[in-house]
Amino acid sequence: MPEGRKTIKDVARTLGVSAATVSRALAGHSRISPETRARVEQTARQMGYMPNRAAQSLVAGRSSGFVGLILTDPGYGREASYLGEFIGALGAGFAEHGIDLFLAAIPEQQSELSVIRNIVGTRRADGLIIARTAEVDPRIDFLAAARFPFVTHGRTADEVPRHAWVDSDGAAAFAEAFDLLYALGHRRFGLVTIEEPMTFRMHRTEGLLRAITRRGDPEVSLQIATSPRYDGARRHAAIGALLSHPWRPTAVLALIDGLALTVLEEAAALGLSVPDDLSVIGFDNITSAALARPGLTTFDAQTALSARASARMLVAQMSADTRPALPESLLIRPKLVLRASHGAVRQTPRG
Amino acid sequence: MPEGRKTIKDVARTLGVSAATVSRALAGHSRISPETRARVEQTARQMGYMPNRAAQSLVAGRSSGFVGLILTDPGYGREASYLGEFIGALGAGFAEHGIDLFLAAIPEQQSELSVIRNIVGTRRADGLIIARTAEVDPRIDFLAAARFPFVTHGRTADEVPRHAWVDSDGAAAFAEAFDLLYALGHRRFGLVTIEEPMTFRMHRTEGLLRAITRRGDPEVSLQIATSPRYDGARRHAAIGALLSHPWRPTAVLALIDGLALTVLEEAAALGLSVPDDLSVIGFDNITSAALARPGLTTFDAQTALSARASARMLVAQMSADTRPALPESLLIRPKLVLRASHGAVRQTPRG
DNA sequence: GCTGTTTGCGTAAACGTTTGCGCAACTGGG
DNA sequence: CCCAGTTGCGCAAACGTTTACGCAAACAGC
Repeated sequence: MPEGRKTIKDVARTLGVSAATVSRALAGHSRISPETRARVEQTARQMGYMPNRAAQSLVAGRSSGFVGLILTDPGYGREASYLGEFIGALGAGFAEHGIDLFLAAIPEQQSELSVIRNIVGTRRADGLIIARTAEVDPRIDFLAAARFPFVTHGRTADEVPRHAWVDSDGAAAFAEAFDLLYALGHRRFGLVTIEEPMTFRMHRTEGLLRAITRRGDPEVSLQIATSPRYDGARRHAAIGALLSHPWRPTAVLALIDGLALTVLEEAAALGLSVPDDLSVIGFDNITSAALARPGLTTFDAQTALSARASARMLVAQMSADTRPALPESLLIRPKLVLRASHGAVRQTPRG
Repeated sequence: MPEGRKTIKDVARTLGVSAATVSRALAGHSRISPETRARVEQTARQMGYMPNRAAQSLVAGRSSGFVGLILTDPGYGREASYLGEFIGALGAGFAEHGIDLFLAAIPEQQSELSVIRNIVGTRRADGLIIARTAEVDPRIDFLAAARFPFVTHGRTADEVPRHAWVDSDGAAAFAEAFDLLYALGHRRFGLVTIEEPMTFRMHRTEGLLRAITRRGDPEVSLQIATSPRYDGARRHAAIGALLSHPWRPTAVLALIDGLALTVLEEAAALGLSVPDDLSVIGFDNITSAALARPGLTTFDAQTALSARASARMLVAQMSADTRPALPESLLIRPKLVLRASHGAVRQTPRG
């Protein structure tokens, strides 16, 4: 086995120069003659020299070349259709800067905070992306106190942000959906929401309520059905109850596409035609949304876009010598994806 | 800003011992008195000392503490419900050994092979997981030649394996599905498959055909419908054609759950009752499979299990001083998940 | 009370890279 | 011809660990 790992000294020896010269030539530093630089570059390439990352990190004192992704949810798998896209886009965003993204797995017996503390302590990462923040989040307190670069994906409940974050504007999306349906003549609305107190639930619900209030039309009414996220039977029951109510809505907003798809199924089971008898709008634009019949009108949260923004913001933080007074933040407007599950309210839907 | 990064020397100075002693004490090495060891451990913990990973890697000459995951598909996002689970379980598996998992993003202009070459060259990773292998795969050739530790998730077309792999036994699963349906009286079968030439298509189709052949019943017939993976309209058309055929099958196997769900929808549209008129079995056990009506009978590929196995195998390879003659491999039997979309064939289904 | 072994720890080298400093060789102005 | 400035490069230190080697003290055998 040749074990042919080339070091900078090998290159230097081959060329008859010092290691320092090779280093400077490859780094594009000044005070190196163009000829020497060219010779070094060619020889290095031809010898297959690649700098040892660990040595670079060590001398740099920082810059491991890695960025960590902290995933809160231990049950990654289930709702992960978004996760793959998010991770992929994040990785691509960092790759442009020569940075690798690693996943910080949280071992069984360890708290997330201790893992973060460890990453910061061992300098395993130069920065962190925190996915899915809680409304009040000790991880954020720790990282902010340690002055460690990080960006969260999701907001906290803080009024004035103490850290950089990216989030999707669920409130604006649900307001837009309401306005669209209102313009189509709908007055009786349903909202299918989840039981779990996630921050996106708060924002989307709030956005819908604000839009209703803003309209100020006393004709508008709203019924809310709350469904668990992962229990098929109870989900069907909750939605079925909403749709078989005598004053059933003519338009239903679902907090996430999974719920919207169940609305479609229940509607079919009850003999309601979508969109003639019922309009349905979801959120997330999951794969099945396009495949459903009728195609589900929904919002694209632009996961890839927000992932790239997170990457960009984190890189900016890491390379900045000084921290800006006000942390950067970005609210991304979800994009309405018009398909076939919404339409004008049927004339005189009385009875 | 305190910049309070503690090094091993800080601990040594505080204790009045040498750095070597601290290192040995923390490493659990021999030739250290129990009292000294205890004092070192306590002081280190209390000072918040954590070893610098880069320095450790450098002196070790190997062992960056990272393992890379190579994802072939640039369009991660779409079929990624499995991806999240896979990545999560991989990360957890490696975390047990103190190893971090990073995602090797493939930048636009770069080939996957060059990325791998770079990772091996810069010693950024101690090992690699290759997800989704092609039938003939240059990456595998390179890594095998470089004697770099790696495990693939999926097989190649090689008869005798030249590398370690983990895969799910799609052939056995589809044979099991056939036998189950045959026992329930089904004789006219349908297979909904994909257009793309993936290796799992080959294995599952082959398993079904072998099971049919093995049975040797001339009554058994099979119709195949081929559908694109991501085109809703064409997918519905292909499946609709299969189900409205005069000799339509009484039982349909779908290569993946997404297709199976479309079969359920088309069946409903055609007025066919599942499972009374039609049995449907899928593969993957995606989230929607449990939420569908009726619940979809399918196979759980046990992604988490195989991910953990991959991690275990890679760790074994990395820590082994010598490479075993025959690389390890593991074929995981998918687990049948019985729900409500299959049943006995209706008596005298003629007409 | 010699010699040989074990125990406990310190010294220093090494891992591969970057970079401040110094020095020789030019260059050019006077 | 002298001096100041510039250019091109080498020397050596430094980053934070681990570990081979050495050495003193304690211990054992006779």
